[in-house]
Amino acid sequence: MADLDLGAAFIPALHKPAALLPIAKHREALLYLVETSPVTIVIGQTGSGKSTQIPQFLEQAGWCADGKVIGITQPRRVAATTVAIRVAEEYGCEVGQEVGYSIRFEDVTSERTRIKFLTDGLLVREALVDPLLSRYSVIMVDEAHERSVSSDILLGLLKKIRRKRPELRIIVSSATLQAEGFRRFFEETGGDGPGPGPGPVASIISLEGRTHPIDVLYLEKPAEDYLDKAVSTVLDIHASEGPGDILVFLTGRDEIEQAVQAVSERSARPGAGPPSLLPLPLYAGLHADQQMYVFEPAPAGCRKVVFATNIAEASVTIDGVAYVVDAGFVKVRAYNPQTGIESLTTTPVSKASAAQRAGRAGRTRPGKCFRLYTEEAYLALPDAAAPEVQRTNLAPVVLQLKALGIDNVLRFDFLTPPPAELLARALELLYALGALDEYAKLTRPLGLRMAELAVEPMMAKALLAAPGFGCLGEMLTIAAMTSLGGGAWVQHEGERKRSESARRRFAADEGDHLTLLNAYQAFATRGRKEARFCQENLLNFKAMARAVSIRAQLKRYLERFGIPVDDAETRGSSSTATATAPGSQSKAEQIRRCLTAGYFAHAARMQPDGTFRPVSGSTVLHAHPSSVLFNRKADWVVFHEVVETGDKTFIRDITKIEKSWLLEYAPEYYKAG
DNA sequence: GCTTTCGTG
Repeated sequence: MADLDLGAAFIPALHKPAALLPIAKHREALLYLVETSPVTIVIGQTGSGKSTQIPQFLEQAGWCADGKVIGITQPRRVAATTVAIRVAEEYGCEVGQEVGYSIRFEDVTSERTRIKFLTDGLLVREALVDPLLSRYSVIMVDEAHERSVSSDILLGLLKKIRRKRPELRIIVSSATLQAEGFRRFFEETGGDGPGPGPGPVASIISLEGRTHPIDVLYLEKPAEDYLDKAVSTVLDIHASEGPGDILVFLTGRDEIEQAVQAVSERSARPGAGPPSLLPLPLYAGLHADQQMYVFEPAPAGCRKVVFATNIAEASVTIDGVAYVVDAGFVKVRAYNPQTGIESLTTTPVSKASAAQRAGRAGRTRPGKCFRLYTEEAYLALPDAAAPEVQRTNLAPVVLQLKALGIDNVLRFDFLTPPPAELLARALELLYALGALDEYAKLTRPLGLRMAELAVEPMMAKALLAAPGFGCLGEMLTIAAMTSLGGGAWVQHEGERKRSESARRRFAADEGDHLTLLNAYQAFATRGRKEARFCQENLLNFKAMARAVSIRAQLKRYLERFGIPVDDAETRGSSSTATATAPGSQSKAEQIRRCLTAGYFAHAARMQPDGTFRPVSGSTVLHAHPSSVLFNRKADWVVFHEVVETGDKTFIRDITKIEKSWLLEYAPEYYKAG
């Protein structure tokens, strides 16, 4: 297999992209368009300088007169900060002065800030306080083609705001394939009546960026096993192509570890000195110091090959890559509105993703992209993936829209409307939680407060119910820890046993939520200053530090609602929650009751065979192996999350409850059963 | 017997 000749296996693409030019050339045309048309859709490659240059052009052209601000949204926190730092440098000021950024936990802006970078989710939140976003003269939504829920919502809001603020200028930055869709969206009259004035509303401008040419090559025949093919292609490139690192796109951690293993075995030549091919893994779950290797240049005489998930598609950029190998698959999360179960399945990539992946080869020099599928298969791929808003649990979205004063969410001007069933299910849950009344209006104060808390609705409900159960301090911690999404513990490959026993040190009989509470309390009292504490207990220091910030933020919210948080009671008593500590039963029970009040819709009962069944329906649910209740006996439980992967459906973050509590805290929801 | 990736004063 390793002897496959590259030239014979791959054939060149029929069409090549044109060579591209720098952005400054387009300055006048861009400013003219922004001046004359309310919405400008900007097409530009990554690296065209659109995110850094356009805000400066606008500022120089006077768009910040009268103290107005230019806002540029980014889908990711790192992007918001790094671009702001770059622009501040070019502008010649310190970050936080004329140029600043704002992301959760970090507001680096001041009175003087005129160019402000922020995450799109944060700008949606600003609209809660300032519905017309009146401090902004121009809002640029960068990377809108990624179609995140918050950028979609933002575009819907901006279209609405424009009717009341015709002077507002909107810039949408998009990849080529999606630009026309954005233009049409802003041209169409929405659900709220006609737009102002005649003439075109939205215009498209293409800003050619500076990138190097990339040769795209396809397989002649489909590969039987793409993982195998990826490894052999890497070895072939190494043997027959010129210098430059290799980036391989696979779907997940398992595949990546296998590929790394295979390359290091197959490239090692006994007695021939150190191998000249250095395989490295890259995925989000990898801890920070291991991710760093990817950015270091390979040692002299050595070629780096990075096996990555789609984290390397847009979030992380590795310089020096000349060859991309694209297996053509990605794992996609989807939400089933009938069952309320999320799934995580391997799916072919879209043309847009494939283009983005190929583009990673030409950042610093001409490159090649080897697609491990045929050109025919490529042509059959969808143009773009289904937008997130069509395949996610919409309860948080609906709650936020309601809080923004959009009562009729069915008529909200979505870029692409979500399926009606998704909206219906979200409305049902929010009603059951008491966030909406029987007319689907936001309740006050409960619903409004739930919308303002930065946790999902079931957890928000539990938090707001916590004072009544006498466990607010503990619930704040549990909310913060579950927000980490399992990231509290580090997962060393090949060290599963050790990480299991580390987790067991904090284990509570009642389940995972109390286990998380124990881990946090131990960290807060002993681990915060000691790096060794985290190492010994295999806790992820960065994630734990994040939990501390999230907890502090949630606490500030509650205090703003006039709900006092007494931390003295919980601080320093790391074992209050475990069942083994004397006199602790009642605290643990308060917490379990409180969780039931929020998570009653996620209740299940263990069967004699050790699997679980939900209250209604017959789905077989398995405790996730990371749960302390894995392989342990239980009766009724509530859980935080349910995800179907492969052929099994797992529940995660599980806590034992009593059946009678379901009737006590959700009588309407459970009146029949 | 195990998670693609983002994100909320």
